[in-house]
Amino acid sequence: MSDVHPEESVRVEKLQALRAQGISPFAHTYDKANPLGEVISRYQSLTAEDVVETTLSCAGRIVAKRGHGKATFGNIMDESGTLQYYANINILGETAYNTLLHLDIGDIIGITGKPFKSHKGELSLRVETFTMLTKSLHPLPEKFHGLQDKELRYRQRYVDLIANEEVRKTFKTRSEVVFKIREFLNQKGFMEVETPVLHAIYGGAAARPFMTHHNTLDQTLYLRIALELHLKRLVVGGFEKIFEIGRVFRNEGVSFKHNPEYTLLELYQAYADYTDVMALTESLLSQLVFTLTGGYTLTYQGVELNFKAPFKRLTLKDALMHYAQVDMDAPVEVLREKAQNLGLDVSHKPLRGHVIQYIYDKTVEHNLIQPTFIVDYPWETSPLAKRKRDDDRLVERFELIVSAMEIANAFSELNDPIDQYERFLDQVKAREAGDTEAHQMDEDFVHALKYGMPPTGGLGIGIDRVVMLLTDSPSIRDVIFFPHLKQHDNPQ
RNA sequence: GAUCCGGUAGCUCAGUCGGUAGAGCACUUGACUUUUAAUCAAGUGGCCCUGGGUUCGAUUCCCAGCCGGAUCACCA
Repeated sequence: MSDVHPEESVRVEKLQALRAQGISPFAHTYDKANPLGEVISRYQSLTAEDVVETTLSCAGRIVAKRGHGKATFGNIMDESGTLQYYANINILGETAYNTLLHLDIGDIIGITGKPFKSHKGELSLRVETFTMLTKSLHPLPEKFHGLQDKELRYRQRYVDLIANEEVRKTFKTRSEVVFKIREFLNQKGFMEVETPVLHAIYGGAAARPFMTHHNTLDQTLYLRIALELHLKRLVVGGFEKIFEIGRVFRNEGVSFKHNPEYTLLELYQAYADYTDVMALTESLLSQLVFTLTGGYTLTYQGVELNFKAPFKRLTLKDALMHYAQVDMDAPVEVLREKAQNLGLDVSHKPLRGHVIQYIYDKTVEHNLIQPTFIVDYPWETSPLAKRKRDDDRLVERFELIVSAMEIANAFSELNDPIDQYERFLDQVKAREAGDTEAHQMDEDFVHALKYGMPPTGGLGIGIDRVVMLLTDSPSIRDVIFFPHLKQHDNPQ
């Protein structure tokens, strides 16, 4: 510990000085009776003449200090707010006042005192007693600019949270979003369930998994990439309305809208199809936006988005025609040629459905800003979805796109075990042909379907992206407390 | 994986056409009894991301690397 920062050693000396005075720099507990937010709302309307007789007991972190000789101002911050305190040598006496003067920004203290309005009109707490609760040994970022460095903000989120109020707000909103979704689904009669994170066979999405290993069983396990296959087993088991909000893990690239682990909501409703699920999705999201903003619109990155139901609906076929002038029903050679003309390399896309999906991804998605349901996908890219009732080249599936991001994905669930088995076989073939994201054969899932799964509608919603929209966050890293970053590899 | 941008004090940032560095905040000391990005004065604080090269001399120029960001690719 010889290379301690000078400011740290100053603070360690102060800490020792406190101990020498018989003051513990790390108290065990404190009777924090009055959250600062409550104090502020209760006493904000005081006038300079008002005298309050109630003594309050508050606690928080010192975030600013303004000394004026024998009187001093500062601010303490707790989870609910920031309040000014005022200390005067006549009230505290010389010893205590001097101790208070030597506190550092970052220290956590308890204060008792009465609220009053300062001459400049700011609600303040007149310090009668104060208690050292936690000594802070490392200086906080500068008060005016906060912490700007993105890498530091993500790696040391604790500092980011102290320094930047809007970050605290973002994560409060995140918590509220999850709470409201649960509330909405509970009210609709959905039961929350938990399924395994460690999978012997992974599936439910097209993605590469993280692998791990069970030592005593000497077994390869995968971190789940989706919740789907276990939840549908539960529908087979008789649960008719279930959901899970859980972390999934995908071993893929990292970007402003991709984090290797993210939070997925999946729900399944028996005796429903994808049109029912679409209505549910619409009402869930529009109500969520209304609850959190008081209206149906929100501004995301400077663009106003309207979540008033009904959202726009567009078949994949119409979308392709409109945005790429491609007729989805054309022969596959024509589609390949069209793709080539659009500058797209589809040589590695084996089936017509893959070609169609690829053209869609490259030409349509980035144009969809307002909430839009894209409906009816080719069967080849949707191995778990049920074929469309009047066109077996398609499946009953929709995605919800907002601000060019996929927010939701849903379908009428495939419950024909024979068709499901064949689709898995196709996936296995694709995997053998080099598609690293194709599904594994899941015999037990097929076996489950053989007992009979009622007609079922299923939905997946990327919670992180919903939170991005609701908090106007440009990157998924801004809505995940500790986003994945590469490790620094020189341990010095 | 590709391209571009960035990495200088705890934080926010200047700067050095190549001669080992500055400001503001924070911290220390002093002044100041109603301030609020408090003020004034004097200080402390730097492997200028890492490694090589060029050079008498590199934080600066060149090359490679590491980390981050953006865009693209990938991710239905």
